[in-house]
Amino acid sequence: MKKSQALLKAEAILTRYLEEAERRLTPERFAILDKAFELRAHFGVNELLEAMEKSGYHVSRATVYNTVEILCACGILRRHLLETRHASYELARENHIHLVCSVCGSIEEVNDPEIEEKLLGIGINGFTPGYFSATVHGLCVSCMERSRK
Amino acid sequence: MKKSQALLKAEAILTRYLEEAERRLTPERFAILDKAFELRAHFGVNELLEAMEKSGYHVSRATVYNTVEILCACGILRRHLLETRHASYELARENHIHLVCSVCGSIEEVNDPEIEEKLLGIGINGFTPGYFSATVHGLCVSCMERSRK
DNA sequence: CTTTCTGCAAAAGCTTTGCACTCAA
DNA sequence: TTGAGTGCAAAGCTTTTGCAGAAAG
Repeated sequence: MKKSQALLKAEAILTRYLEEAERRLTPERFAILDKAFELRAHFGVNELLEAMEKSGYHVSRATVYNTVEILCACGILRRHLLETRHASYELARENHIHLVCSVCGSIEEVNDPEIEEKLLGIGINGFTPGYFSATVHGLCVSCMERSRK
Repeated sequence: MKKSQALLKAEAILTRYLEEAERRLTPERFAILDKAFELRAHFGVNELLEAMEKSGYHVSRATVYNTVEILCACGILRRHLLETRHASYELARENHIHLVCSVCGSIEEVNDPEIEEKLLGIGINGFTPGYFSATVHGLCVSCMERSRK
């Protein structure tokens, strides 16, 4: 599979980040980055690990946690806490709002440039915004209809 | 300690919710509600449990989880996932935005009526908004200064 | 009385940690 | 050569679950 422009760019970012921080460029770190680009939206550490395993590249759970942390630190991934039990990650391509149904737990994504801009403009008390994670809790259509009965 | 107006109102809401859902009005549920009002902002299940214990009212962990769920369902509490390891709860008095420092993990709260209004107005695909949980990740002043060195 | 709720303890899951070995620099 | 990184397994925490006994309705 040919590498996308975006992936090549991310690899460059990771390389520079590691070099500047004087940390090592291990094959595992790049393999995990590649796999994250395949999975694309909303994956957990477990899914990432399973996907690696499935494609025949074995890495330890600890390494995945370690790497995912690094990928967040250099802005390639973003961590969202949408569910109680585990963190989920996604590529930092765009900012969007998550709509989570309180009943069935389904997750939708919505874009709203205006809200996005305002959230990232927040600078109270000298705080420097990086990215946001906005979740609106409520009822999805099907659960709303079901509750009407 | 005299009960505040807000607490009395919350007790009424809980009472009505339980009656309508045909669930039981147990002393534990009201004791936990009272304690949640004492703690006020950002507490976890563990803190709630410890606070109960400290004031001599023993309840099991399972009951706290159960009750906190109910309090969220009837809109008295809101659950926020701000940290990896545990959920935190707060009274649903107002909507605000959390500013979380990616380095030290400190949490600030900010109010912005405009963003709030927009988030609660989201109605894509028939989704019915209840409340939002918006977190801006970035650097707090002290961590920003420290990183400049 | 019946059925839900509580308490207790065990189980389940995600995340972190410690240590020996490996390997990037 | 050497210290950071990996793998593995155990430990740590929060959350969930199962079941017997308590108690609300």
